[in-house]
Amino acid sequence: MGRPREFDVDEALETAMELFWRKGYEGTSLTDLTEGMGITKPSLYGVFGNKEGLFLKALERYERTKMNFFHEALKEPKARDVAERILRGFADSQTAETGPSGCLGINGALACSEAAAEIQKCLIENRHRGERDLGKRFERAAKEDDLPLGQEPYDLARYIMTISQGTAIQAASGADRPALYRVIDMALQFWPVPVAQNS
Amino acid sequence: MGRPREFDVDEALETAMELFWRKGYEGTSLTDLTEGMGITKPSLYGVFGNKEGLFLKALERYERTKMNFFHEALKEPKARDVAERILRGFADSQTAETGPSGCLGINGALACSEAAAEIQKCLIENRHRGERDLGKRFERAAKEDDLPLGQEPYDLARYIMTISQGTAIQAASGADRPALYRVIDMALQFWPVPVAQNS
DNA sequence: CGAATTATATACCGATCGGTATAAAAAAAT
DNA sequence: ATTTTTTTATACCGATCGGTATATAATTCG
Repeated sequence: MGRPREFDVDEALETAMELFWRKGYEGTSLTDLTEGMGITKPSLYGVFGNKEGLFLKALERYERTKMNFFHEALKEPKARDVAERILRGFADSQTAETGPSGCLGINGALACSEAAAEIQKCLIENRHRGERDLGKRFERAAKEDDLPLGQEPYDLARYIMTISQGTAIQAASGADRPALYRVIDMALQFWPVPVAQNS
Repeated sequence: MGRPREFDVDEALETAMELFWRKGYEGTSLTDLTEGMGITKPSLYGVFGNKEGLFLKALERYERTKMNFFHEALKEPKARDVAERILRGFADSQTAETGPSGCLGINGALACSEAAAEIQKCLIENRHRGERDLGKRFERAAKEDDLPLGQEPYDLARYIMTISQGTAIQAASGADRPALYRVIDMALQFWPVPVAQNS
């Protein structure tokens, strides 16, 4: 009951996500948000709590809609395909024509004031979680003799994430998708494509 | 003549550089700066012009004092040594115990408001310049048959810079130097260490 | 000793920051 | 039709933003 909401929450959140993605947490003002989302401040606070709450919900949406390739990639049977799908998935997202360049998880709050320290910490944990998940996947691969000789699973995970974070900076600096694909090709050169083998 | 300055300009600039490095351009307030540098606002404006001018001078100092390894590395006779010195030089700077983690050229203004757009643009150009200089060096290496077979000089340069930018994010996320060194080892695996050859 | 010059300290500027109080508007419940 | 509930619009809040006007303090020059 009561007066019905005049805007679509999901649509507004999508806009907020894109703004934070493009301008960062501190670089996006409430005026940017309310004007972009087409709602007033009381409406924003009524639905999303405050700026920090809105960012966290936007991040959640980002993970759900833009980073879904990541956990899908972990399901690939061969570790090399996991790595390659993750690298190309990041590059695709970072250079999509719709939406900002780079990565919300990095653009959001890399270096910031104390006021954004909590958001910064949250994004760091976010990155660590992804790296840990990939490390676990590579641990499984190690047991399956599915890693190149002498490679530590968690070092390999950090390596893959470092490349992905590097391409995020490259994308934010104007690099296009083919350029990032060539970087990825080079990054995977050391990892031999396994010969087709019948089970 | 006139009243003598009561602070050391170089020392103040060093402090400003570290503040911008740690908190970014927009995340660092004039209060942060004046308190850190131990001077008042009129003194800051008298010597450095304004916040933007101060940042640019801090960036200049950063390039001169922290990035000097880069152009030194370009002088290495073998391209692989150029690449390795650059990668380890970045990792060293990004994880130095004195000074903030990561890279001023990235932390300074990756994603920001319109107010910092000029600084952001300047940092992007900064990155492009480094990549271009490295690309030129690899072009020379190509002529000298000093690159691995089938590698394009400018793709190789982008690859090296992507790794370095990735380690900057890793350092800002808490990774230590040995961890980054292991990433670098992996990134250079594809590039065979040339057999010692007498000229 | 002034006079001129430069740097300092203090107080202040308009604009914008994130956030909210108040009240009108629009619906459901009685 | 009135009450209740929720959302909207407007106006406002103190704090902080980058930047500056004013005056005093400290030096050199004449």
